Amino acid sequence: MDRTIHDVARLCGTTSRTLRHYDAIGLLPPSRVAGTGYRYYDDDALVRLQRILLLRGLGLALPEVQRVLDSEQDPVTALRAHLDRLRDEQNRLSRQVASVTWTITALENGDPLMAETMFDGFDHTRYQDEVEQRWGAAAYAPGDAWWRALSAVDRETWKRRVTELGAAWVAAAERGTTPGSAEAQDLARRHCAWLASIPGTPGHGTGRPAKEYVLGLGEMYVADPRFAAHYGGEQNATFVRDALRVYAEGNL
Amino acid sequence: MDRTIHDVARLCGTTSRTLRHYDAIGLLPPSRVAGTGYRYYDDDALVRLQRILLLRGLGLALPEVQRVLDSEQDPVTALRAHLDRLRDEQNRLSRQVASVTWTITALENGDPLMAETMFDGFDHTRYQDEVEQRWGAAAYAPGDAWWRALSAVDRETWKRRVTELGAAWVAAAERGTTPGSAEAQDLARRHCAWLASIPGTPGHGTGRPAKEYVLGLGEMYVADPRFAAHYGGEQNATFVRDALRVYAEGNL
DNA sequence: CTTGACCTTGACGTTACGTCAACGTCTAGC
DNA sequence: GCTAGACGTTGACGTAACGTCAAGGTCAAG
Repeated sequence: MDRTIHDVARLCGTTSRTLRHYDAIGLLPPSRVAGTGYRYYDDDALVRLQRILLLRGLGLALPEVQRVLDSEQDPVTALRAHLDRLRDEQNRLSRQVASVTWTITALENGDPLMAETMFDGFDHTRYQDEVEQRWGAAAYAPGDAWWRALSAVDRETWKRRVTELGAAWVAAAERGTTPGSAEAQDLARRHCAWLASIPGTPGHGTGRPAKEYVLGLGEMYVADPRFAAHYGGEQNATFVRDALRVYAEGNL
Repeated sequence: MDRTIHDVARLCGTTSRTLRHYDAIGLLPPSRVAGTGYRYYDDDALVRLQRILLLRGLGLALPEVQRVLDSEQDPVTALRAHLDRLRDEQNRLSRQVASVTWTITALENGDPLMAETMFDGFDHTRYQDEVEQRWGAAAYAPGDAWWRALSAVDRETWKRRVTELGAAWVAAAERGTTPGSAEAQDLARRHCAWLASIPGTPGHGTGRPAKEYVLGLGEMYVADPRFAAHYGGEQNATFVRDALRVYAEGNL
């Protein structure tokens, strides 16, 4: 009647280590334990093991298997929840496959591995997380896939726009323009329009960036030396921030 | 120039713990370590971190990221291999989704959770692993999905065929038939035809089961009390085994 | 009684960090 | 100079589900 641990393992296509594990976590105690410590399993235990292995084969975690077999949870409910997780995982995988595929073709076209020079050191997507954490913009899930998806020409166009905008800001600041001036406000308008065109920006799609996000970015332009450097120093960055603030308060 | 660990973490959207981990495994040593043990990172380290995070985001394991960044492996090659793994995982997930979906509908139709009574306790699919291990049949990947996919009518038909075949074996054995007799050999032929019809059987699809597999099964009918019981004891099982052996040697 | 097969518990390794714990360091304000 | 509080350090455990030794006890056959 009673089988040894290895016999049971072979019969069910698993290992004795697994059975000991299931005993250790209380999932499948042996039907009998001899004085020597030897584990013995009867037919009921075999049936339970079959069920465990089937559910595990469907991808359920062991604690969940246990809840189902001990009738603490409806099998159908558990499986439905599991199905949702599986679909999430499928989506995640699909996105990852797309990203990897895209990166491979990009590399084969001679693109550098990274877009670390994208935006000429002015990569907002790399700082959105920080803006969000420090100034509480709405949550979003950015990424640089959209940038890598652009054609070389589009990228050049984009970079040129960024460079021009930055140069205009610097020029206005050096000239002593005030943040509230018409010129500064026009730059702020262009800046916001540009921000809104970046996928991942809070407000992207509505035509204008979220107010809190713009205010947060402005603060960071000043606070972060990398951004400040882009505008030729903290002085200029402060000017940009103030101009953006005025614009945001009045228009966003 | 040099940033503290937490600043770098915030800038790149990760955590200081992660940076310490990358230091510990030699993936990203700080550019400078003060006498106090404090870690400081320069711009080069930031760039490397960006690359690490991008590759990690694509799903590469850290040792692989390290090999790529240290130019020990071509990025495209690594990504292609990774893509293969991702596709395998996608396939696995698809199959699992199908299995879970099927199980859910089966449960809703009132089927018992398990098919542990399938084949009336004569489930070859449950023992194929053992046959393979002990007698070296070809590798295969069985499963009981095909059985669960059968309609109720099909299952009854199937069970009846199995029962009839078993009864015929028992009858022949009890009558004292010899393994090499025409009657026994005809039963062996039917038995092999039946085996070949089971998806997962080595040789399934060729119309006849693999010779080694049949020989192995015959041994198991005798060796395993569960199978032997199906034939009414070890005596009868031995008869079945011998008849199968004769048939297999002459026809497979 | 021996030999070999099989059993036991214990413990470490796997992946990429999260999360304390205990304790040293830096900086700003008084 | 002192102190509070923020930030840094190393060390260690936990995660999921076992695989894989290691050291040593048990069982069945010859």
